[in-house]
Amino acid sequence: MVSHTAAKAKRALPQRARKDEDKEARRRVILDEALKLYEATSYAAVKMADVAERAELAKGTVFLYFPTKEALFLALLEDLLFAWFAKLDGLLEHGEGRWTGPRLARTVAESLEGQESLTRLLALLQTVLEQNVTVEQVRKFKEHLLEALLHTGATVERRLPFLKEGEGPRVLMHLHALVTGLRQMADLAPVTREVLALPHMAPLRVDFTGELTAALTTLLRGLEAR
Amino acid sequence: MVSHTAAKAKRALPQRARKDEDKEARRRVILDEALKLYEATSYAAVKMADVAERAELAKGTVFLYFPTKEALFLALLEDLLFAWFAKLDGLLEHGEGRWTGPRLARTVAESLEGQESLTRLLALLQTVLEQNVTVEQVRKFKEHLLEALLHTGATVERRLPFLKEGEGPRVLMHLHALVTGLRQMADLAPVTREVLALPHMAPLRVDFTGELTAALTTLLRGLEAR
DNA sequence: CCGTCAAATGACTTTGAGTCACTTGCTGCG
DNA sequence: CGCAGCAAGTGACTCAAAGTCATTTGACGG
Repeated sequence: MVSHTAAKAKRALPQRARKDEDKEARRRVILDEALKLYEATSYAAVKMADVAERAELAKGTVFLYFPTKEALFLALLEDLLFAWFAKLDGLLEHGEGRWTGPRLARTVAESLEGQESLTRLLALLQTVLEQNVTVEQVRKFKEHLLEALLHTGATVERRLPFLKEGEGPRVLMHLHALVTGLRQMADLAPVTREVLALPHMAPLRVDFTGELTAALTTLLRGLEAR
Repeated sequence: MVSHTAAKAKRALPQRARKDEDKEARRRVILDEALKLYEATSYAAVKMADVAERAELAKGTVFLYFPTKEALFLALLEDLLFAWFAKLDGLLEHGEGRWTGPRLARTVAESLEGQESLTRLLALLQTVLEQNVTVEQVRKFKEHLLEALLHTGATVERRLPFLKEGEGPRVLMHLHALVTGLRQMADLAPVTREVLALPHMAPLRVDFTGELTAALTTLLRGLEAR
């Protein structure tokens, strides 16, 4: 009886979310729990039933909020990605002094520190997440992405005068490619981690932040040296 | 009765593969059929039961040759990847005249034309394929990869004198990252293709070969300009 | 305080990977 | 020549997890 009340208090939400505000809150709870599970394991290992349990909901309820597992994770990625864009944009806008390629590279790499979930999800985007999802959801996502890309791309262009008209977004796309690729190499399945721990495998071990900074710096130097 | 003989003739393999040679041939049949299905669809859409059917085998038999679906696709990737390494190496070894960054970039991009399956699989490697596979198989794969990376890396270094000691393999890793990332952006799920077909989505459309050539050229220019 | 109705539920369906007790084709030996 | 032995092959079965939906129930309006 006591625990019953306690559980209720813990979630601090009416059992039925009727107001849009409450629905939004419940949605957030689901996303948060999914994220926690994902951080601790992998996409494949996260079970919708577990997400439901952690969110103190029945499985069916989760499917009321997200029609498929892919849709849930795409929504999660959307949150993280646009939060990151905003953060990067802030760093670029408010950074004083002269901007150079290496500085930009460092800023980007730093802005991605502790964002492992974001970059891991990014690597899943086209191969997994966009597979079992409605056109509508993908459209919304891409629309949003386009906007962020153009906006932050313009900021990048303003900061690095050697960039030509329209190259900002292009740099961001190459950056996206590098991030996706490097994350895949740096973030390993347990089996792989074990294998790469062997001494002679050292050349295959990748330090995400380090390599990203290096590659992006080189890429920007290549654009400047043109 | 007739069809029975016909079926036998078609596969041109004894029903029981006892010799190692026959086992190898059967293994190849399975890999080939899996590849065909994958080319036409996606990893998730390829069913082991279908692979078996196409290979004129029972489902259980496929699992005799590959312990899991992931193992099958990892083996497939292994074949394609090392064939590509060999091809690239050949192009680099036998190419006459002076080598420059742009030339290398073009050579690489061309060597990847028509290799969509390879690059698509590459994008699945760490996120999917290395998830449900034995340490042993991963070790074999990585061992092989390391060897190819060092060998072809050395060839690259020889061709581009502005590269410093040991930078060849590093360039190849960044290349790998770009390939993985760009393929993900260029190779789209049907839903995504539909969305990006909208006129205003043009900036998000990616031409794989073009972008790869551009990014790699820039990256190499960045190394040369140092 | 009750009628209404959308939110929530969880038993059920479906799908597909992976298993294993049984069957059968091949080969070598008597 | 045929048949014993055995590894290759089989497919019905198990199991796990996504996704469905008929039924239940809590909150709000009257």
